[in-house]
Amino acid sequence: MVEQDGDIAPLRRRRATLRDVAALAGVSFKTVSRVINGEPGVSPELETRVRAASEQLSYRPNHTASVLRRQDGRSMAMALLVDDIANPFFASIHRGVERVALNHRYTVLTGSVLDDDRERELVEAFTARRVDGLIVAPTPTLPQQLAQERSSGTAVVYVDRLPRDLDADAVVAANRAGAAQGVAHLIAAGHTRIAFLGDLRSIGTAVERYEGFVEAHASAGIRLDSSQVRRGLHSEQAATDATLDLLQQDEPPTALFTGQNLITIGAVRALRSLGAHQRTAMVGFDDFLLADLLDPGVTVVAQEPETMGRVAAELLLERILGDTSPPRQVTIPTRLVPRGSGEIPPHG
Amino acid sequence: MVEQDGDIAPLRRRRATLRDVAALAGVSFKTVSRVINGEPGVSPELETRVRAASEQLSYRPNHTASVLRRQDGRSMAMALLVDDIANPFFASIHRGVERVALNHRYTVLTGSVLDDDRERELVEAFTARRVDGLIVAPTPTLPQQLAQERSSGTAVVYVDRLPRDLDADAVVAANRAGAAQGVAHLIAAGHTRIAFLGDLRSIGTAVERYEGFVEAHASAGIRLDSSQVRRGLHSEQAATDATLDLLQQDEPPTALFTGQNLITIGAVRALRSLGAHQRTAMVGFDDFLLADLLDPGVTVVAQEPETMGRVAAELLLERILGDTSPPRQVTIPTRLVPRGSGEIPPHG
DNA sequence: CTGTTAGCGCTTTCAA
DNA sequence: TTGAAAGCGCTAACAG
Repeated sequence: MVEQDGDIAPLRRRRATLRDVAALAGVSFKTVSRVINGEPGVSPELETRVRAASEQLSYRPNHTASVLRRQDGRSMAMALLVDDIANPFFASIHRGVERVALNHRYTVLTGSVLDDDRERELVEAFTARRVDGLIVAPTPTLPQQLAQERSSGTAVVYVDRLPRDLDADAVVAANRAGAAQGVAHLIAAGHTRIAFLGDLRSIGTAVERYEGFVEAHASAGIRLDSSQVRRGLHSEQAATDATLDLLQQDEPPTALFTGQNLITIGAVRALRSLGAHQRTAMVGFDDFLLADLLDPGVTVVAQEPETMGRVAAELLLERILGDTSPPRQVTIPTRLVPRGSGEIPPHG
Repeated sequence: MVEQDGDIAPLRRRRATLRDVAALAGVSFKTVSRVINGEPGVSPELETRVRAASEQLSYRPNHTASVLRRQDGRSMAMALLVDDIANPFFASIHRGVERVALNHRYTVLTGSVLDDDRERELVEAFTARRVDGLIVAPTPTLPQQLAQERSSGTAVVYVDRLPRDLDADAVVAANRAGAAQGVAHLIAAGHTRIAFLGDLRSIGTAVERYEGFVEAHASAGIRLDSSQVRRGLHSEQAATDATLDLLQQDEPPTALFTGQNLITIGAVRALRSLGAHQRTAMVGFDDFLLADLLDPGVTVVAQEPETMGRVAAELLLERILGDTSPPRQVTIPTRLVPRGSGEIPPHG
């Protein structure tokens, strides 16, 4: 029984190094380095020998060692910080980032802040690994720390939200304009009593979407009834509860505008449970999978998270490569997607 | 205008090192190392001075350099390879992995294989960074390469699928049993003509789920009609097409069993477009967001991807810490979640 | 074309 | 309790 574990490879066996390859090939280790890095000036014969030796020892370059010594010191790694990678919105951002990163031979490290206070920890872990840049999406709690890292040479780009200090690059959706468009869509359908359900006021995007809500009312000359506004909702359950509460008022809203993914879904659940989903209009900010298969389909103001991730990564790479122009703020347009729920007319 | 860019931090400024801190504190750099690593034997006074200097220079340990020199050479990083991080199933696995990793002060690198042939590239990038271990979920194409890395000391754990070579750890769902239970559920509702829609036969999980489908028929003594079987479906669209085709046969199935997330959704779309969703029973393998809000709610055999990720990461850590026991295979149970679609009786 | 020497930022070993 | 020297695996700068 004991002998049988020759089958499972022993872990932690020493990996071959440049010197090992050099010894086997009978050359100096610098020559191996040249071959591995595709530097010119190695005779074909030696190159062949080196490649054979490298293959035989299954040599893998130690990238971390090479970064350490290298002039520019670029680690060819970037980190992505999100609230929760299991949230589809962030997962899509991640994908956009990854796509760009891979095209530039960059590796992506990821960290979810989750509910714990892991933001600081994560940033420390990433900078200790000397990532070239950080893409930051989570709830805003560490402005100084990031400013610090930035001044130490780590590029930083915000995505989905604006930085508090306002002096860093950011990629955001057209939150205000998009929300305004969504609300205007409800107004165009005849609604005048529209409820707003939004996330925490500490979240910049939530504020902007609320401003869009206000703006649309102003543009249409409709008085906004503050009893129809519910902010500070940070979970699906909170959104469900708030919706139930709103609809059981004396003067319930005839339409809902929801400021975010989970809130939209929470509201849908509430409408269902009241049997009000066919007569209550609704537009949600941010698209979600299967929104079109619900009944009615949910009209949304769609963002493009993958594009946001892509653009953020591109911006980051430019900074890493030395772009020192003033901070840029890129706004990614949103798109209204009518699917039924937003076209329901006001009832009785 | 030009002077104003004192505002934006200069990138690539040299970061402080142990020696810088030592110089400022007036001690040897080894003393700083001791303080930073919490090694005993530094006088309180020196420690205070070192901490102050470290703070002042905003010193960040260079983790990659320390790994290079360190005895055990552990990088405290693990990599996760998936098909597509934007797929909710993989995103949940990711989350489980992350949770465990962070608890053990590990960092997670991620890579999506996507449709391109990036698997080899990704594994190379990760091992070049000397991750301690690899968690592998994607479609199986690189058995030898991974075997190679394993024998060089990189721990490998498969998740969601069994390794071809069968000598590595793996965490999988109870694919066969779960599928059998799902199909038995349809049979219990009175169905005898049940279609199967599954993914590529090259994917192990798809095969096992099909075996469960077969098994459930055998257990119930129902003859399986191969004209009702569609395999090799690898996209939502393919699933939609196959479903349309099945239902337009002379003897259409009265129930569907779908082998995977996207296939389930593709089938739902097909049923909708035929107006057959209220009369065709359906059970899908793998749960998805909002399955309960569709009409009818979609009955599924739910997996627990987050648990799978968690267990995989735990297994990996044990291996990294030197566990050399024979390869283990952990099966995570599935759970049947009735929501309506699976309880529709056979029609006409 | 090929090799030698130095040293990246750190831990290890050993001496003071 | 503190420090000096060596060296992890690699690239840079310079010789031959």
